[in-house]
Amino acid sequence: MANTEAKTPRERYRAQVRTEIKDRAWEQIATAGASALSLNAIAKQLGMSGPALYRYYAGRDELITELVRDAYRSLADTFRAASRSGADVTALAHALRAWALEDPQRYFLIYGTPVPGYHAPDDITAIASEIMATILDAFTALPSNGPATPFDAHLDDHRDWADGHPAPAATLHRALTFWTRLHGTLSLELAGHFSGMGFDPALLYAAELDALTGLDRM
Amino acid sequence: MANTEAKTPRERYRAQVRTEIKDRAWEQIATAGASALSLNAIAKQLGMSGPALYRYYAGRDELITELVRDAYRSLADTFRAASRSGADVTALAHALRAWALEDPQRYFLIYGTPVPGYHAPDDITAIASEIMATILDAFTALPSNGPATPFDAHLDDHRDWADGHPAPAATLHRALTFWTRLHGTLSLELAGHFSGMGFDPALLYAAELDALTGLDRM
DNA sequence: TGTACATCAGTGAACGCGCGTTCACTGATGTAC
DNA sequence: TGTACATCAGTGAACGCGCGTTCACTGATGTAC
Repeated sequence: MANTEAKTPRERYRAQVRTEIKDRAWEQIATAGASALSLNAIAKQLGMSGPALYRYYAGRDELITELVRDAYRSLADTFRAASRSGADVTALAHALRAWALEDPQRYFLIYGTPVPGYHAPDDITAIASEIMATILDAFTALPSNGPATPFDAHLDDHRDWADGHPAPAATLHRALTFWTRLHGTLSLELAGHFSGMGFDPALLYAAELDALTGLDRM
Repeated sequence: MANTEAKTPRERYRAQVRTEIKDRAWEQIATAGASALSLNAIAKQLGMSGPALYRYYAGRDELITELVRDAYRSLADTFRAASRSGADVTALAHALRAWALEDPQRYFLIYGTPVPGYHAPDDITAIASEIMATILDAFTALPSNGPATPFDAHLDDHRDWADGHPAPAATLHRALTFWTRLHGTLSLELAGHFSGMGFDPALLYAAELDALTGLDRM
């Protein structure tokens, strides 16, 4: 936690109300989705009038942006914590799924249906690349497997997003694949597309993870 | 096209207006997302009053359900057409991506953020399993690759969703993986998560497809 | 310690909006004889 | 072919609602001297 500077009581109060507002916002999102988020409804839950919220957020958009930022931040912190006990791909994968299941709508706020025209501010995309860096670190610690693919060569020409990470292109590829494959199973599970199919989503997820780490080749 | 029965002029007119309503609905969804869909706005675009739409749809929910149904139907038909020239996994994959890029919000209406509490009617889940069956057929035509995984055994115990398809569990697994992996890359691409990363999403998609067909093992 | 002033959280009224939906109706189109 | 009737598409007014947001204000809390 950076900046635990001495704070005036007013500052502490403001900070507390801001987080209370966000807590209620998350509750609303969890039960009705992000598009149903309403400032007035939040105010009512907090026992105050609607306009009072404007002391804390400039408007609905600013609140939502802050929620998106917090979601990214939360995932980045989860990854950081998971990789503290050794940069382990498996640990990251399990942390990701646990984090997603904890609050599916929070996951979808980041990775779900985009709102056409919306563009996240720069500081949020910075957190996104922090997340990617953690994945890259984990794969760097894992011995490479499999032959080089044609896509690896292409990636070598477009590795700016790796932000100076020294990993070889094959590792960038594996990190990308980690992301896309786990997101694939996870998002379908969270959206309920597996419900009624009978199998255990956790095992499918584990199978994909095994393929990624080279335990199984599929 | 089933049911091209002789229709009265009135029936033809009704059918035409119904599709015009849906066309406008899709336009709205494409530009502002499904949550912004408004009956009154559609009516205005068609040059008629809001209440007039109630001659054609019982309400907003019924219209949305029909749009979801049409989206599934469209994807199922696309798959069917793609597999007519031989049940080919690669052809299916390319058809899927083309279909998704054609209208990303249509893709997300099916595979995007779920609305908590919403449950699709049975006839829609029937189309979903029709889609799955096409994928299963394609993999049945493809020689199996790789050793059996622990998940295969689990799948053998939960194969009801395959709806009597005779494919071995390993094939069910590959079909599932086709779905989850392609959805993984595709949905991240469509949501814009790759934009600014530099690489070509089509090549990443192709690389995942190669891994699925056994061309590359990664 | 006490007084004067500034800061700021929160209220209540109001604005304008668009939403989904109902209802009683008009007027055109199709049907029966 | 013409008339009488039924069907049904579409209108306009209205209801009730909740939304985001602004504004002028009250009253409590903190600050300066």
